[in-house]
Amino acid sequence: MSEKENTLATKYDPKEVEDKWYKYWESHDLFKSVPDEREPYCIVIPPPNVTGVLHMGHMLNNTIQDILIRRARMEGKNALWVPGTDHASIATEAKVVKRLAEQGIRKRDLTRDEFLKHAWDWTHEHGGIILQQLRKLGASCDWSRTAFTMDETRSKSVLKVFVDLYDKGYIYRGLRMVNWDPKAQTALSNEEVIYHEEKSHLYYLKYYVDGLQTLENEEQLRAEGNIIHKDEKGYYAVVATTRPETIMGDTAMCINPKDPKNQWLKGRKVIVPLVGRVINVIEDRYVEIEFGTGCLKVTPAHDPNDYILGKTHNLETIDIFNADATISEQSPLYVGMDRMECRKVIVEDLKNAGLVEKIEDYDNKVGYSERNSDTAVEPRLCMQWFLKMKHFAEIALPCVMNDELKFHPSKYKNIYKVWLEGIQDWCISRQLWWGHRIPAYFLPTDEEGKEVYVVAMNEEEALEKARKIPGYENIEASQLRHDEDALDTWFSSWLWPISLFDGINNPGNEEIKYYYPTNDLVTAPDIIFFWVARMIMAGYEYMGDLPFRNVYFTGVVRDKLGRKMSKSLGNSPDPLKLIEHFGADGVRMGLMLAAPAGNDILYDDSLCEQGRNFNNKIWNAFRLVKGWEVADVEQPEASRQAVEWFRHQLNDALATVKDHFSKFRLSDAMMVLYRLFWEEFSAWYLEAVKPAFGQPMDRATMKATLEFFDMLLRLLHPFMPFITEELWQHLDERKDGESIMYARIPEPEQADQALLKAMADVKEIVGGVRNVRKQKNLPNKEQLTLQAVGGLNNPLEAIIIKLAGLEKIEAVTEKDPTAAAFMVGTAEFAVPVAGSIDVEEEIKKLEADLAYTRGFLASVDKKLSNERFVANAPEAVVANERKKKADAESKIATMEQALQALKK
RNA sequence: GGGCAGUUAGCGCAGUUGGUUCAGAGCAUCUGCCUUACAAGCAGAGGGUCGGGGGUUCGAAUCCCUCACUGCCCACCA
Repeated sequence: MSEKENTLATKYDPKEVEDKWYKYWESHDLFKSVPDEREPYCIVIPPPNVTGVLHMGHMLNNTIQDILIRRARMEGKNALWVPGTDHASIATEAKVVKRLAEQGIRKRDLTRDEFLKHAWDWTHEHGGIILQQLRKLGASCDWSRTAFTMDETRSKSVLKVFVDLYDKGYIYRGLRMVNWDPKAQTALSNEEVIYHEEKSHLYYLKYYVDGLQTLENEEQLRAEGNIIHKDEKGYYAVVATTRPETIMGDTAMCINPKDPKNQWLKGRKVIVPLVGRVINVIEDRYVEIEFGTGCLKVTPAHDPNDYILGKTHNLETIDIFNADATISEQSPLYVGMDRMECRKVIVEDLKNAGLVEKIEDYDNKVGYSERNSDTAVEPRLCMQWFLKMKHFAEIALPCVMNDELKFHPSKYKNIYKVWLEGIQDWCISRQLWWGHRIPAYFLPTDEEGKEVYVVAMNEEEALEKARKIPGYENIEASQLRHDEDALDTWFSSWLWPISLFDGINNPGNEEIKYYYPTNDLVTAPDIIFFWVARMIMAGYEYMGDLPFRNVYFTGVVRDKLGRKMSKSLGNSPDPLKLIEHFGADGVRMGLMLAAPAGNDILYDDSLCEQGRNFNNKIWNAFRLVKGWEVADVEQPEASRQAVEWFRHQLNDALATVKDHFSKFRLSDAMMVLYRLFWEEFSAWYLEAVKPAFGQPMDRATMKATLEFFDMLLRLLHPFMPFITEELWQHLDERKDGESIMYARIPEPEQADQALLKAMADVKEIVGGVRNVRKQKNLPNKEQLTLQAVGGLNNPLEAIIIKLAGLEKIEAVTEKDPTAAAFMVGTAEFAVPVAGSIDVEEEIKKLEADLAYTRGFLASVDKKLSNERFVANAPEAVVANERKKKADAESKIATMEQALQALKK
C-alpha cells in the first residue's frame, strides 16, 4: 500500500478501515481455495435460512469459524470455508404464504408452479442478505462457492440419495400417526416438535353405562373395591381427559384389567357424552390405574397411544379434524369449528348437560411446531414417507464414542448416544411445495385399489420403471402422477459436507477427495439431532467416512440477565448496529471474551466496549512505535535486555496460544494475547525501550520492535482481522495483493523460563520502588538509588534502572536503616530517601509481616515434622517444603535484623 | 419421571493426573494521576472459610457420599 499516512488519529476509526480491507481481500481472491499440495483445512458453514437476517447467534458462530479458518490459513494450510444458505422449507413457505395473504392471495388458489414462482421471487429478493451481513463481520468465506440447498447440484444430490435409499429399502411409505402442524398443514418429524409445560385442566366426564338399570351385586362389588358412580340418570364411569373436544372421535373406553376400582365396568358398553355413541369398554394394561379414575377414553385418530390401542383392539378410527384442525364432517357435532374454540364450547355444553363430574387444574406438556411456535401440534394419522433409522444409528454411533469424531464440549457425546439408541424412523415428507419434490410417481391403482408407485430421478426414468411392472407395460407419461409432497429440509442439509463438493453426483472427484472429511464444524447445540447426527449418518453412508473431525458447540447467546435473546423480549441487539458502533473487530472480540465452549454467553455491550478499547490500545501502541525517529545511536542496555526478554515472552505466548487452539479454547487464547499485548508489550516492553523525549531510537531496537509488532498482529489477526491488516500494511512496504491473511504464524520455540522469571522479579522490584515513590510522594523524575542487600543477580538489571527511575543499583551487605525497604521473595531492597521515614509505621508493618511469616513457618514445620508426610509425599514435594522452610527462616532473620535496627 | 452438566471474588469464568509462586486472570469497584502513544488511558489497592454437610488422605477447590440450588437433554400416563 502506498497510502501511508504520516499522522494517525489518536482514536482508531474502524469504519474507514473495515470496508476497505474487505474489498481488498475479496478483489484479490484471498478467500479462494482450490485443491493443491498443501494440507487442507475445511469448514462448511451451517447454512442460515436463505431469507433470514443475522442475529447474535450467527455472529458468535461465524466469528468462531472465521477465527479457526484464518488461523489455519496462517499456519500454512489450504483453508477453505464454504458458505451457503438453506431453503428452510417450512419457515420460508410460511413467510411466502403470509406475504401472499397480505396481498389477498390464498395459497390454495394458486397452482404449485405459481406458488413456487412467488417463493423464488421472495428468495431472490431476500436471499443472500445474510451473506452480505457476514461480510461485514469479516467472514473469510470462499464466496465463489456459495451454495444453496435448492440449487441444481444440491437438488440433484437430494433426489439421487432419495432414490438410492429407496432402492436400498431404507425408505418406505406408510400410514402413521405423525406430528401435524395445522397452521403450515404439514407433517413434522419428532425432532421438530418442542414441548412446553402448560397450565391446563383435567376434565372428568361422565360416560353413562349403556343399558344398565340396576347393578345386582352392587354392594359386593363395592366391597371388593369397585368405585361405582350413580345418579338419577343411571350408572356411569368417569373419564379424565385434557382434551374434551376429541370425544367425538372416541371409539372405546379402556380400563386396566387389574384395576379393582373398575372391575364392574368389564364387558360393558358406555355412551360418549353429548355424542350419544355407544362404545365398548376394553381392557389393556397400558392404562395407569392410578391416573385420574383409571378410565381412559380412546380416540385412535388423535392420540399416538390411542392409535396403538386402536390397532391392538381393532377399533374404529374416526378422524374428527380437518387438516387445519377445525372439526371435520366426520364429527356429529361442531363441524367447522376450530379445535380450541371447540374445547371452550364443548365444556360449556357438557356442563349444561350435567355431564361434567369435576374439573381440576393440571399441568401438561403440549407439543408445538419448532417453526410455528404459536400453533400446537396435532397428532394425525396420515400417509407419509419415512426413513428407517436403525441402520443409520448404527453407522453413526461408533466414531463419536471412540473420539474419532470429537465433540467439544464432550458432554454432548452422551446426549448423542442416548438419542441414537432411542431413535425412531424419520418422517421425511412434508406437505409443502417449497422444497425438493419427492421423486415418487404414482400409477393408476391396481385391481384391488392399492396404490402403485415408482421412485425415480425424473419422469422419464419413472416411466421406464413403471413399464416393467406387470400390468403396466403400456402406461403413458400422462398417467403418472408426481407425488405432491416435498422433503424435510434436513434431508438436504444432511448431505451438505458432501454435496458442497458434488460428492453425491460425482463421487471421487478431485474436490471431494481433497476436502473431505472436513475438519471442524461450528454449530449451536440445538441442532445436534436435526443436523449434526444426520450429517454423520450421511457421511458414512455415502463417503464411508466421517464428515468432520471436530464439532464445536457454541453456547446460546443470552442477555445480561441470562434470558434467551428473542424478538418478543426485544433484548436482541441488531448485530449490524453493533458493528457500526464498536467495529467488527470490537464486536468479535467482545463475543470471544465471553464465550468459552459450551457455556452460554451472557451478552452485554460492555464486552464490545472492552473489545473496542483493545483496538484502540493496539492503534496507539502503533502510533508510538511509528513515531520514533531512528538514528545511528548505540543500543541502550535496557533495550537490549528488553528485546532479549520479550523474544522469549512472545515464544511462550505462542506456545500457550497454540495449546489453547488445539483444545478449542479460543477465549483463553484471546485472553493470552490480550494480556500479552497490553501488559507485557505495551506496559513493560515499550516502556523499557522507549527513548527519552526528543531522543532517537537505535536501529537494532527499532528493528526488533517492528518484528515483535508484526508477530503480535499476526497472532491477533484471526480474532481481529481488520485492524491487524490495517496496521500490518502500515508496518512495512507491502506489495499489492499482499496480506497479513497469509503471513505465517510460526511454530513456537523454546522459551527461557529463567529469563521470564527474572522479568517477573523485575516487575516486582520496579513495583516496590514505585510504591516507595508513592508513599514518600517522590516525583517520578527524581532519580533514586536502590540498595540490594547481598547484591542483585538479575540479567535484566538495566530494565529495573530505567523503569524504576534509578540512578543506580547498589550492592550492600546491610541496608541503610532509615531507607524505605521492601522484599521480593527472600531478597531485600531499600531506597534511601531524603528526610526520615516514619519509624513507627515501618515497625508496625514489619511486625505484621514478621508475624505472618512466622505463622507460615510454623505450618511448614508442622508438615515437615509429620513423619507420615515425609515418608509418603514425593521427594520433590518434601524438598520444596524444606526450601520453603529455609526461605522463611532467612526472611525472618532479615526482618528481625531490620526491626532491631529500626528500634535503636 | 429419567439422565447429564454446573455451583470458585460484585459479574461472567480458568484452575489439566490431590502437593511448587493454588486460591487465579479479565471486567467492575476503590485510591491517586490530563506523566510528551493511548483518560476508550496510566500507577496502585481491596475483595473469595472454592454451594452446605460428611468422608478418604500426611495433605482436598481437586477423589467419594449426601443435601440444596441452577441449567440442559430425553420420556406415549390421558
